[in-house]
Amino acid sequence: MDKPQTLRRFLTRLTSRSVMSPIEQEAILGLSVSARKYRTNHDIVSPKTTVEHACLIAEGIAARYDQSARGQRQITALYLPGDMGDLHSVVSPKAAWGIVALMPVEVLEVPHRELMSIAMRHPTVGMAFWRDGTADASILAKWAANARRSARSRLAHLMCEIGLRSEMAKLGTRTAFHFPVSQHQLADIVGLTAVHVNRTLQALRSDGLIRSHQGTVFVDDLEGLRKVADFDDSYLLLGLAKGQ
Amino acid sequence: MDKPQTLRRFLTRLTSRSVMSPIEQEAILGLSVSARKYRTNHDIVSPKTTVEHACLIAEGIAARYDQSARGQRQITALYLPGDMGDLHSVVSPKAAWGIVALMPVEVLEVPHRELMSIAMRHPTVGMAFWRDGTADASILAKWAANARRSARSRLAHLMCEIGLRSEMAKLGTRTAFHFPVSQHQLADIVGLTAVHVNRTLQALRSDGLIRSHQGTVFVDDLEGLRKVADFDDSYLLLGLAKGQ
DNA sequence: CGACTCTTTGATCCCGATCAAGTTCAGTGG
DNA sequence: CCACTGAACTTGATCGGGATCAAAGAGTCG
Repeated sequence: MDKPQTLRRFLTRLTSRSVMSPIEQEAILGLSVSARKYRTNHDIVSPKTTVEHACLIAEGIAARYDQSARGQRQITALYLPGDMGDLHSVVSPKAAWGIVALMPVEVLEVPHRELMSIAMRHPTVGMAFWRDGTADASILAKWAANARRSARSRLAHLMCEIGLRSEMAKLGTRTAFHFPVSQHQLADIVGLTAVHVNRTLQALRSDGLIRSHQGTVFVDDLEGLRKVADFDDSYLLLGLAKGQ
Repeated sequence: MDKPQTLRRFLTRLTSRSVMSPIEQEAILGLSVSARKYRTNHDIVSPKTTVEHACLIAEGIAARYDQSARGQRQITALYLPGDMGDLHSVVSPKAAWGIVALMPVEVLEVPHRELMSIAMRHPTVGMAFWRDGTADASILAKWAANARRSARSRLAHLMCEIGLRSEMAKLGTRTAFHFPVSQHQLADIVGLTAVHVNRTLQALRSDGLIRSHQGTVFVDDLEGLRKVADFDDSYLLLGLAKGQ
């Protein structure tokens, strides 16, 4: 993945929710970044460390996770290519959580110094960063609210979300997207056991809702899946820039 | 509650995590606000509406909630006096969630226009607003991660959190704080049934961990409670301003 | 006093956890 | 080319925490 393309992808994410002038857009595209690769299951950011750069995902999928004392791992956010998952680390660099590569991942490290400087020189961009963070927080709120749902509904909801986010990021469509995570990783995302994830996926499959093949998920019955998930996409804050 | 005191409380919250110059602090204290009261269980912000002001809690406790199609209500955030729970609404005014008064609540409405204007004139304040939002997001991440925990641990964790937040906001101490919510409301917070909350609280009580009387919670064995909760306060981002 | 809402208790049920193998398949090395 | 390895997926049996249903106290406010 070349750096300009990834930066453009990040810019697209920002401008999908915020209006930015050409000069401001140039500032984003002019960020100096350094690429770095991580192997599957390796920490991109270790828990309780202080970082001096934010991580822009160039390729692969990364996850923010919270580790409990008993070794239980719960994933609290997923980062797709074009996401700068820890953009908020610019203002609070001491992370309470970790970020891990769910597969081979390439990230572009962007120095906090530069992001901070842009935000100070262009308050509008600072607001865009802030707004970007609210979108992540909104997803998180939905995940927290999913505590009450059944396993079936939770998995369906996740698939709806990743489909839409993939489509938004031009990585696939809402009915066919690349999501090559193991069932064990899925379990850490939705807060279930790998065994139960397996059985639940089988049920969804035999109901003709979703299918997967070599890491690509196919949604065969989107309406049905949305119904099971009780899915309402407004929490993703799509097209905020137009909305208001 | 008089307005200046509430604004000062909000300022204290901001400066506990961000360094702000006297001029910037004056800007916050000079915000024009209008007070408004809400009755128990009444919406302060209804789901899916667009708001033009943020809500600073002057008195009482409010909650952000997510309503599923089946009427299930899940609370995703608690706002204590001095919190401006929906500060983020400045940058994304269309809320996907609602905010409800868990008891008689008094809020000060602060126009987005003014907050936006301050953030543009003083980028440092804009950053402080953004940083404030990350603290809320961090709490949310912890709540999301609590999905896996037992009822016992979840309730213990909540009590540890509210105690610390109350102490931080000078509303009480970590071992004696006002938290007059019904068991049904507690159930909506931790994602359990009111019946099970009742039984679990009884267990915590008979283990000598916590007690409550007329809306005030007393923690009799803080260490014990923290152990049950597997509590680590770093996620609350206390004292960020000193930390870095 | 009657109509609330809130707390408490009891009985039963079920979803998802847990424990334990077995199966498939992509690598890897002899 | 085949045996070996290890991760991921699958299946079965059993267990238990919390949900659900139902109803009885206990405050509290007109």
